[in-house]
This record gives sequence, C-alpha cells and structure tokens, in this order.
Amino acid sequence: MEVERQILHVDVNNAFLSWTAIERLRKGDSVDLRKIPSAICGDENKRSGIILAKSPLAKAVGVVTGETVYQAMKKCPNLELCSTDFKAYQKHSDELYDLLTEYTDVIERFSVDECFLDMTNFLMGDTLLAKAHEINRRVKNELGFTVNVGVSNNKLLAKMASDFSKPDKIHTLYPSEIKNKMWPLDVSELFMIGKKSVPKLNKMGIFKIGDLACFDKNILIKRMGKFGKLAWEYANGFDESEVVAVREKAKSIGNSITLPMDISNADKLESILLALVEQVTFRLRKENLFASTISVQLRTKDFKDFSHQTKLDTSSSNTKEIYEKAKIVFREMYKENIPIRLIGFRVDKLSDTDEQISFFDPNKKENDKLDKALDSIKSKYGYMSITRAGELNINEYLKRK
DNA sequence: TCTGGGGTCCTAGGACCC
DNA sequence: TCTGGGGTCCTAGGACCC
Repeated sequence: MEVERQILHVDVNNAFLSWTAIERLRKGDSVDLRKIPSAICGDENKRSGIILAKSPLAKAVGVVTGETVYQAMKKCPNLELCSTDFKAYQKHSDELYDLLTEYTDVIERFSVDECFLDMTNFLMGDTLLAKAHEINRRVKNELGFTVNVGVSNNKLLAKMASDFSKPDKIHTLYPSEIKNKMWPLDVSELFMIGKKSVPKLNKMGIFKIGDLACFDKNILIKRMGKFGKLAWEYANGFDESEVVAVREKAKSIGNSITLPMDISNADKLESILLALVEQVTFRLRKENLFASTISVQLRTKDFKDFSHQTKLDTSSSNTKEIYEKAKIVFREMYKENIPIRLIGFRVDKLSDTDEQISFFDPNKKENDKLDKALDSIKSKYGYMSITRAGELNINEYLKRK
C-alpha cells in the first residue's frame, strides 16, 4: 500500500508587481504599487508593450495580463506603468526558495514564482495544513510579499488549490473535495486547458470541469489524442507526477527578439541572427552542453510564424560552426522582401559530450579557442563588453527605436 | 501605437527501409 | 500497367505553461 503523498504548491501573488513594489519602497519611494492601479509591462518603443502583471486595483477596472499597454490605458488612464527588472525577480525568487528549503528537501522550482513541495517525509508530527499556514506567515513577515498555498495529495490538485481565491490565502483541495470545489469551475480554469481547447470542448457540450470529468474518456482520446486523456485525468484530479527536486539539464536553449521595426533585408536579418547565435551558444557553453539540432524562427509582420531546423554533422557549442549552419537554414527559408517582425534561434537535442568527430577539422580548435577567450571576457566584464559585429548591430536597432 | 520571451511536449506527414 | 504495410526518423507547426 502506497503512502499518501503530502504536496504543497506555493504561488507568489502578483509576483512581478509585488517584487517591483518592494524594490521601489526600498529605494525610498513612498507609493506602494500594490495599493494603486499599476502594471508591469514591456516597452512600447520596442513593440513589446504588453501587460505582464497588474495590481488588484488595475484588475478591478478590467486590465488583463497579455493585452497591449494601449488597450490597458484606455480602460485605466491613470495606470502607473513600470518596466521589468528580472534581476530583482530572480533575487526574490531565490529568497523564497531558500526559506522553503527549511521545510523539505524535495522542492521543485516550477517557475520564477512557483514551487512544489513534497512534504511526505517532512511533517514531523505537524499537519500539512499547519505547515502551509506557517509558510504563508513566514514569507509575509520575513520576505515582505504574500503567497497562496495549495494543499493536497498531488501536484495538480495542489496547483489548482493555490489558484482559488487570492491573495494571501491557503486552500485545500483533497480528492474528496474535487466535486464541490473544482467541478463547478469553468473548464478553462483547468491546468493545461488553453484558449484553443475551450471551443473544442464546448462543442462537445463540455463547459465545466465537472462536465469534462464525467465525459466518456475514450471519446476524448479518440478526438484529442493524448491530450484528451490528460485533460480527463486532470479533471478527475489524477496526477502521479513526482516533485522533481533537481532541475534537469535544459532540453533546448533559445533566444528571440521582436525587432523595433519590420526588417525585410536578408543581410540585416543575418547580422541579428549572429547576435542571437552568439547569445545562445554562450549560454550553451556556460552549461557545458553541446547541441545537435538548430532551428531558426521567423515571424512576419502579420504574425505568421515559420521555423526551419537542421541537424548538425556533429554536436557542437561553437559559435562560428553553428552560425554557418544557421545561416544556411535561414537563407533556405527566407524570401527577400518579406517584412520580418521577429527572429529567433534555438538549439535542441542537447548532450554533455562533444562527439569529437570534427577532430579532423583544423579550424575547430581555433574556433573553440576564440569562443573560450571571448567567454572569459564576457564573464568577467559583462556580456556586452565584447561582441561580434552582429551584436553591435542589434543594439543599434534597439537604440534607434 | 496591436499583439513578449523562454521553455516543453505533441502530432501530422514525408522519406526511407524491409 | 495494379500500388502492402510495418517501422523509424525527421521536420514544421502548434498548443500549452509562466
């Protein structure tokens, strides 16, 4: 007989906004962003002006995450706008993680503002709910922001629970409570049911999570494949997945950029591609990984996405080698004069060992040496201290607005 | 003044082999 | 003068998450 697992999901309320608010208060600002209509957003000049987080007062007048700043300002003309500060977010995220390590060894950092805790072997005579309250209280007192805590026997239910009413709340969602607490919710509230799935489910007469749970599983599988099975299991609160304490190595690494203006010149796009390849391979080498697949992504001005990929002859983390291949892929897919809004580069199928076949390539050693030299300068003096030509270009574009 | 960036996973269809 | 059927590998695209 298996022991029932004891799982918590800790979710920072309004993470980006709360953390920005704390930073500003510390710098002597007298206004608490959490108490006025405010939002964290991208830069409109860089054409990334969307709302990433909003305060409760902004939410109250209809501001939603993901909409454009322009739309948000129409709804709320006195909205206080703030830019992002990912360094600060990482710092607060680390503080939260450090505090949580006092409670269990089995913690999964699900995102910058969410953690799963497997408390099964760490309750020490306390109840799971008591631990949830303690964590909630300590984070508030010691770190200065609030969290929701979801309490249950598996990750899915704990996560659904932490999403109930906010902020600063603790909710349980044990299997016996599913029918009352989860089934009446709109099916779109279920984890993994996104905006493309909702209309499909609605067409089948499924509107509430309960409808999905009671629907014929086999028909769902027939119509939606593996995803149908997963959706049905989630609706019924089934989830066997483990809390994974050690982060697995990345499976892919990529960077992309929305260009400040559409570009339809292949040479210009190529120089930006070089900058992206340089960043991605730098990250790759930092993790001691080698890629065997690369892909280039393009988005046209009317938001059509295209991607092309190819395998490398041997796995590599070398900037020049990978860039040469990326260029070929790019030239294959790009038709001159099509205005491009976004360009992205990604490496896949990562491994920790170099296959070393290009041992025969006399240039390889030199290329690797160059990468190493540039990397150490970047690590010492900052990434921007030294770059290849394309990098300078990309910054020019960004500055020009 | 339309619409970010970084990931993971799944699927359909084509190429190729026996 | 019709057009098998498995299996595997690969690519492009898409859905979802935060």
